[in-house]
Amino acid sequence: MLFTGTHIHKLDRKGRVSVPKRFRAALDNEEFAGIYLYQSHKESALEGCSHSHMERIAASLDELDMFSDEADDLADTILGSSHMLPYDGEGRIILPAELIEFARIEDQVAFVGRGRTFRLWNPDIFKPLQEASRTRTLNRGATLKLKPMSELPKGARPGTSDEEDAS
Amino acid sequence: MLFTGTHIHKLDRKGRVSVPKRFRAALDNEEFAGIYLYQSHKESALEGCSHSHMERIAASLDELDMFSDEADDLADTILGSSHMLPYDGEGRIILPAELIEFARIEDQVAFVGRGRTFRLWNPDIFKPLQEASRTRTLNRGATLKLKPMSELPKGARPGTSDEEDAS
DNA sequence: TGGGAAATGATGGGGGTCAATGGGATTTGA
DNA sequence: TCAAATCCCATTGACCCCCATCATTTCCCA
Repeated sequence: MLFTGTHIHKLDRKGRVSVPKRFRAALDNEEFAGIYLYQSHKESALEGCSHSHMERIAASLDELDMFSDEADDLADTILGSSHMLPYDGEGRIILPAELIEFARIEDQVAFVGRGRTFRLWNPDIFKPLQEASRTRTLNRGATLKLKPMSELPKGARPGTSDEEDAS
Repeated sequence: MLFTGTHIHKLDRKGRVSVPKRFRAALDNEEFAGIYLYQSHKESALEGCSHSHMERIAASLDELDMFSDEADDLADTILGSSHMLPYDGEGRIILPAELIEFARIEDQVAFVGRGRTFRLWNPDIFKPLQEASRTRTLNRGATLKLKPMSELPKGARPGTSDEEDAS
């Protein structure tokens, strides 16, 4: 249920790319067999998430005032620009030309896990950024304060399950 | 059950336009095979929704003071000016001339998903506005506070279903 | 522990199917 | 009787299903 690691796959000349097995596994028993992608606000990258995560975004937008400018902007930016991409029989998606262009992707795609979501990059662009990010983190001596186990959602702890049948 | 993405379709010279397959799918098992459209009160666009969402709007209006000016105005703008548009055999609707004129639509129509609802635009008008939205979102450093999974409607979470038989 | 066999995931490509579109024919309603 | 709406069918091109091949990992047993 977590997206982790960096996986580099090939974009074939039909515009298809395999979604890493690990990511698909994190997404099974979703009602929609596929992923959502939209343009990142900050980076030359694509944001990826599951159907249920997208439902979560929509539900959270409902909470904002229906007519607020902020809700409008977020709806246009995220919901309006997202692409719902189903798998083919082999677990691939078709990357829309618009997104390929935006992320300046050429013949390879890097799937980078970010926990509940993930990003897609041109590997040549991502690599130097990752290095820089690592350096900053080290220099800062960053420490991440971990939540106590007991506050984690059920299913994220050993010995529990959030499935009816986790076979 | 969620409207996402931007889909640009052609308006033919009979005034017909195909409703995107994905939107029709989000609307099946509605009792009315078609969509509702009404003029947006903020934008040069048309607001679109399902029959059941229209019911929800009507119910919300009931909550307001029946004789308040606000209820009057909303009833006039939304319910009074809404058009109930059935599909033809191919999943198209006929865009009423009044709405075409209001949204300044020419030969193309952009269907833009907004979660529970969607909007129809002249693509040439929408595109720059969406860019502006993206820029504002970025500058605002907008972070959307996500609702916890547990508060989502049933069927929006993996491992649950809102169907009698989800086969 | 090394080698080989088997399983699984990634990649390439052909062809059928279906959504989007265009237009003619028939019906309906003013 | 005419105009507009609905039904019906034809066309086309993108997408999806299917299969074949290749690469990698896993497994098994000597």
